Amino acid sequence: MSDTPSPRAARSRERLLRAATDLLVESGPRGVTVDAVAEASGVAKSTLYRQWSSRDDMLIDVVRCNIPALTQPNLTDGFESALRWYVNDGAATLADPEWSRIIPAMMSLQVTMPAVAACIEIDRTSKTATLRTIVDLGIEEGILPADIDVEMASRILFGPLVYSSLLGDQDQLDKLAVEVVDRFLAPYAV
Amino acid sequence: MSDTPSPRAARSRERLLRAATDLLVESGPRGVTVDAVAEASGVAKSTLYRQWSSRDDMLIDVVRCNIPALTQPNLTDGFESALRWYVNDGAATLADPEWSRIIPAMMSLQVTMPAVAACIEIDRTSKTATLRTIVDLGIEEGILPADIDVEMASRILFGPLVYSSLLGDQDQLDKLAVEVVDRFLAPYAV
DNA sequence: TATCATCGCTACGAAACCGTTTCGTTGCGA
DNA sequence: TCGCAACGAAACGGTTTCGTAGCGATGATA
Repeated sequence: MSDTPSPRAARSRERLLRAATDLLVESGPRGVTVDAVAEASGVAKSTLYRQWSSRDDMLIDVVRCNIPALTQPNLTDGFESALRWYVNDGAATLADPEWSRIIPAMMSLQVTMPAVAACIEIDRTSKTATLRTIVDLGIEEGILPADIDVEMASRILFGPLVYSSLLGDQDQLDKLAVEVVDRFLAPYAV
Repeated sequence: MSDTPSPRAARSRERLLRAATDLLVESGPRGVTVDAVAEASGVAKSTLYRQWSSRDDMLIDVVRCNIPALTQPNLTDGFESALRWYVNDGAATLADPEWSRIIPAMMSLQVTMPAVAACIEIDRTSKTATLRTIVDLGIEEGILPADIDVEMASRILFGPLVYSSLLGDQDQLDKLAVEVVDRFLAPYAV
């Protein structure tokens, strides 16, 4: 059932993924050619085709492996603490220059490659579910109204961060994160 | 000094730009090949090369010609009216399925093609200046504090809209626009 | 209607790219 | 230490792409 991932194969795979990611960041999807990845990684094309059946398969894997996983928020310190923690974590992720340079490529690939869109969809579903647990805590604490729209909250909280990152301003994301949460919570303050 | 744009040349140019835009929307930057544009437009490759010196030149022009111009807001009806009008206009633009599918391609091209980045930069500077005039009116009316950060306001107002558009939810952008402005104005309400 | 710049069509060469295969080598686990 | 699995290097054929060139047709303009 579980195929043993030979240590050698795993190492080659890592190198290929690393090189492909770099090429994607530097040159966009167009730069991620089989030959370029092979040369940049120091791994032969034949080995690349032992890992993936096609260039597109590889590209999908590159995207999949580069979607960052946010850490699960600690709910024991209460709603506001958890929310601030989660949004700050998102801002920190977006502030990573490498990740922020991959986003545009992913957004572009999403349109033409359904598999990439699926990866992003899965990730977003998971992140929305996490936000859902935080919001539920807020409702439980009587801070948020019970009928609050989690999707809209997600847009209002993370939209400015993603937008700012896309525009190339990663420097003040942490400040923006604080501002965004402040404004989000303001209407519900006692 | 101004070279007369022959009617035939202008017509060919329009057809080429139209076809290239369609290809960009449907297949991403990778689909915008010289041959594909020529075939889809019914215009010969040689004519394409009479318009632009290279495929990249053409692609840059496609981007440039597809950046939408927001209508100038009417300032005579007061700050809040102008702001709502401007944000709603932005939401309407983002809701256009064609435009929303071009955005990812532009974000991607921006990384690898400095000329595309320059186009986007110019557009954003102009739009920020417009928002600046609206914000100034708000300050004049005593609604906004004088030290408000226009860049941050722009992120808070348009971030959720762009983010939502990128995620493929164009249906409720108008509703989101209202929510965003409501929340933006709430802290300054009397 | 005559003229001529412009056009569409077609073909072409060079280069890049993709996917596959072969063959000899290397390194890991039994 | 032995054997198998993974590896690198290289070559191959077919396709795509870019950019150029020649040539006959066409349409704007006088």
